[in-house]
Amino acid sequence: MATRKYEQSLRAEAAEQTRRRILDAVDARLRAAPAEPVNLDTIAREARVARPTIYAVFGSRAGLFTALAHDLLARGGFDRVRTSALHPDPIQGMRDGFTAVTDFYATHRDVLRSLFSMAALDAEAVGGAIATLEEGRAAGMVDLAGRLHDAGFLRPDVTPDAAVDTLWLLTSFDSFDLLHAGRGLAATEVARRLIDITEHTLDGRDRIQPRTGLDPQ
Amino acid sequence: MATRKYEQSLRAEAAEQTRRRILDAVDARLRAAPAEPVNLDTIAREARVARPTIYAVFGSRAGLFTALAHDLLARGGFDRVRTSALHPDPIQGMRDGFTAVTDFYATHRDVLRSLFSMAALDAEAVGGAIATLEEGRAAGMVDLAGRLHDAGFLRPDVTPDAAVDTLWLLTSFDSFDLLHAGRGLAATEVARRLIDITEHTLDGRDRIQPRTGLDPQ
DNA sequence: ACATTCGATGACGGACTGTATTCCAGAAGA
DNA sequence: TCTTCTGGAATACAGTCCGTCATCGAATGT
Repeated sequence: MATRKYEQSLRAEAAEQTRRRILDAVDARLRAAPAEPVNLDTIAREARVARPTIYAVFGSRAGLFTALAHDLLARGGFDRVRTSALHPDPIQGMRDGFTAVTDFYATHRDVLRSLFSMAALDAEAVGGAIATLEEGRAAGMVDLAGRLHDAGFLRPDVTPDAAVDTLWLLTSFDSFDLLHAGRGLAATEVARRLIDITEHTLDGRDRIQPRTGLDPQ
Repeated sequence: MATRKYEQSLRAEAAEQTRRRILDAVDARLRAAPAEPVNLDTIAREARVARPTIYAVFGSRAGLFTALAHDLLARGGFDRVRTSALHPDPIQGMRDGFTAVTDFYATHRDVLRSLFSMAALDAEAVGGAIATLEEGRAAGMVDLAGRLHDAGFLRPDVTPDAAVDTLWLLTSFDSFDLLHAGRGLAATEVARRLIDITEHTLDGRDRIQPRTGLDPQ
């Protein structure tokens, strides 16, 4: 059978648009009802698409959520987290990284809450997207801890490895969410607190009083 | 219609045993496969019971998990957490509370991981059991922060309210799990780290070097 | 023995997932 | 224009799991 050449054009663009509509529908649905189970029927209706189309585009339910996670990283402003954390001055990188990642978490809170919980409950449910994200974060914290160590930031009794543990805990989505959703703190306030805890725990440069005065009262 | 009196006897005891068998089956299942979805068919088979029996006993799927959560609190050693935290000396209470709650989390890690994730994903899924547990923890942290404040433990620039935020974060199951499952730390080590972070962040009693008193530099 | 109660179950309906098949409209090529 | 190709709709169906109902049978009381 003769195969014609088909250039990317209107059709491919239309396909891309339906793909977007579906992803946006999932996003909207999760934001509208973060604590309710999602079914593809609802998503399909909201995206003005037939349910089998979701399978045609994403392959499976898991594929849909995997794509959503990748979409978040690609278009949700995650690059800013990476560039912030890689600042030549590790202390600046630490602070900016905390602020950037907290912003990122806050912007996509509901979607991330669902994706993380789904991954915990069923490893297959979101493919490896969350695992990959977290591996990246782990590697980043190893790097950051090493640079903080080299810069003489760490207290002498804190090994780089122990610093990784602390950074790993405090840059997690769960830590953000415990303070944000759990305690009602605004995103910027959460970042401030997490930086504060990190510095009090790790900072060994001689100082008796904390670096920044959190307003007393 | 005349109502006869029915004494607790063989029947009630047998009923209690099936109830236990079902709860044990859920527990065993979650431990055996923490990252796989649970279906009641499997539970029923493992408990050597027909699936409708689960509904007869617990009313619903949500009721089953609610009962599991309550069972954990009633028989899983949670009372030790309460008594530890209520130690007259708030500093001792803080340390013992951390240790006790970490032990509790570690003992029931897989079950708690599932229950918390289920609750996040579907508020109805576990009834209010998790919410109740967390409200209790919140109240406990408010109490503890107040007592730490009164005992002069808190740094002057740390309000009791800010201390609650810190304690809330660091006594959470998620914080435990990030260090335990995420970083591979043993339960006792996790407790040590969390106490360490807490004290460095909140402790205002005059000291320049960390409490463990390793030689400075 | 006989009636009553209640734990337990088999059978059924319904919701949701995933897949296969068919069809159509419109874009891409000749 | 006319043919070919393709994205998506529509439909149908199997499989899985949830939840309910009518019913059975063993334990309990009289």
